[in-house]
This record gives sequence, structure tokens and C-alpha cells, in this order.
Amino acid sequence: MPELPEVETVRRGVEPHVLGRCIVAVTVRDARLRWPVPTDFAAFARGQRIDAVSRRGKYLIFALNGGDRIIVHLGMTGRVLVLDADHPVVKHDHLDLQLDNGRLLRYHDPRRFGAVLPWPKAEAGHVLIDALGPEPLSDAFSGDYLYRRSRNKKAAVKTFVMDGQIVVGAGNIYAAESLFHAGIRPTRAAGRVTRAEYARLADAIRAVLAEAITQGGTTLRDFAGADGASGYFQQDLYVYGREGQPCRVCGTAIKGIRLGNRASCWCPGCQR
DNA sequence: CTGTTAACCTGAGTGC
DNA sequence: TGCACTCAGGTTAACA
Repeated sequence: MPELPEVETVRRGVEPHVLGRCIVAVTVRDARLRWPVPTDFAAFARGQRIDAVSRRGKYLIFALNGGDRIIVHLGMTGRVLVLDADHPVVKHDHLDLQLDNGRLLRYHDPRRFGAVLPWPKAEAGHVLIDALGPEPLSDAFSGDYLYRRSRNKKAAVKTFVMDGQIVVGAGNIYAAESLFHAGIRPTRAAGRVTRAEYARLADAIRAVLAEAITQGGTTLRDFAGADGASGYFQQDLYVYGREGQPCRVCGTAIKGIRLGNRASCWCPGCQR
């Protein structure tokens, strides 16, 4: 479910409710996430104060006052909700952080592809974070960067920009949408896309992600912000999920194929 | 090394 | 109503 804009929407929704709050209790109902929640996680988190909530790619990072951190990834169906402490527990509510203000942070994830992991102060880096590519909304990300990294690569350009080691945050929806706005077919070999095209693509990725954040993300099925609210970017989709429908720009029927086991849509009229 | 595929898991939707 | 099947916003381990 969540690509960068959805994770950023969750971060912004959670932050005001948890900053400066202490974790007074931890409940782990099901530790079987993508990686098991360690058995000592409750002891790790209990009694610590949350001093910051940041995001790296699709990872949320809760910074604790002692220098430890908690990493949260939402996988495909994960949610982080801010609820009152007595809120009823439903199926797939796997983990709670109870706060000292009568509220709790609840991790809910039907498919359990997500993760909640400790990141101790003693470990400077983290294996899930260290190899990530640049943030697409930072200065380190540019068309020239994509051009450099893509030389001699035969993989499809859509697969290339969805690779978190190249750039973080662009998943199946926003990769497809960005390629549409840049006028590039998703099937093109990454190494054959020109410098000028990558300049357009980098601009498109930045613009699409920024606009999606403004809209509170894209809600198709599962996604909700920390307050349970839906996003609105689905109204701005040009190709994702529109196979067979007329292009909103040129009227050509949107085509669909599979690339790396992911559904991929593009407009034969607008994308070359 | 690069590139592709299967796997992890549950639920929703479709077609018979 | 039930069953079999497909698909889903992510990521990585195991292959070729």
C-alpha cells in the first residue's frame, strides 16, 4: 500500500501526537512480521521518550531520548494509527505502544509484510537503511544522477526507478505515473534512456511525489493516515489502474503489461 | 556481477 | 452460497 507519500502522510499525522511522549507499555500480540519483532522489544522500548519521528524512504524512524531508535515499515498493508488507549482491538492489530497521554500508537497489518524493529544506539547504521539511494525530494537526486547510475543497465526503466538502492520512495503507482508525465515507456532499457529524458523523469518523480504528499497519499484499498483518513491522489492518476481506459491527455487506450511481476500501465500515445 | 522469479501473507474480487 | 482462482501500494532470497 504505502509508497513515499503515504509514509510521509503517516509521519506527519503521527508526529504531533507522540513528540515528547513516553512509552509506558508495549503490547506485542503477533511478532510474526516480515522479520520477527524481537522478544526483548518491549523491554527495549518501555520507558523511553519519543523525541522525533523521521522518514527515510518508506521507513519511519522513531528517535528515542536515549539514542535508540525504532524502525517501522508498512509493507503492503501496514497502518500506524493514533488511538485512545481503550480503543477496541481488532484482527491484525499486532503491536501497541501505549503513551503517557492516554493514547497509543497501534501497528495493524493484515499481510504482515511490514516490520517493527529496534535500532539500538550502539549500532551506527542499519542494514535496512544503509544501502538506500537518495531521497527523491533532496538535492542529491537529479536527472544526471539517474543517467549516471543507469549506464549499461538492461533492466526496464520502471524496474530501475523502483529499485530502492537507486532512489527511494517510488513504488508501483508513482513509478508508472512519473514515467507517464516524463513521456517514457516503462519497458525501455534503463541504459538506453537519454540524459534529457532522465532530466524530465527526475522532475516528474519529484513533482508527482510532492503533489501526492499534498493530497495525503493515494487510497485505493487499504491506505489510511494516522487518523484513519483517506488520501486523494487517486483522482490524479493518469495510467495506474487505467488499463483499457482512454488516456486523459490524448485519448489513446492505456496499455497494461507485467514488468518484474508488477502490473504496469502506460499510454502508447504519450510515452515513447 | 546483472537480471529475473518466487516467496512471504491475507483479503477482496471475479467467474463458474 | 461456495469454491477456485487472480490480484494487490513492498522487499528480498534464491536462482539463471
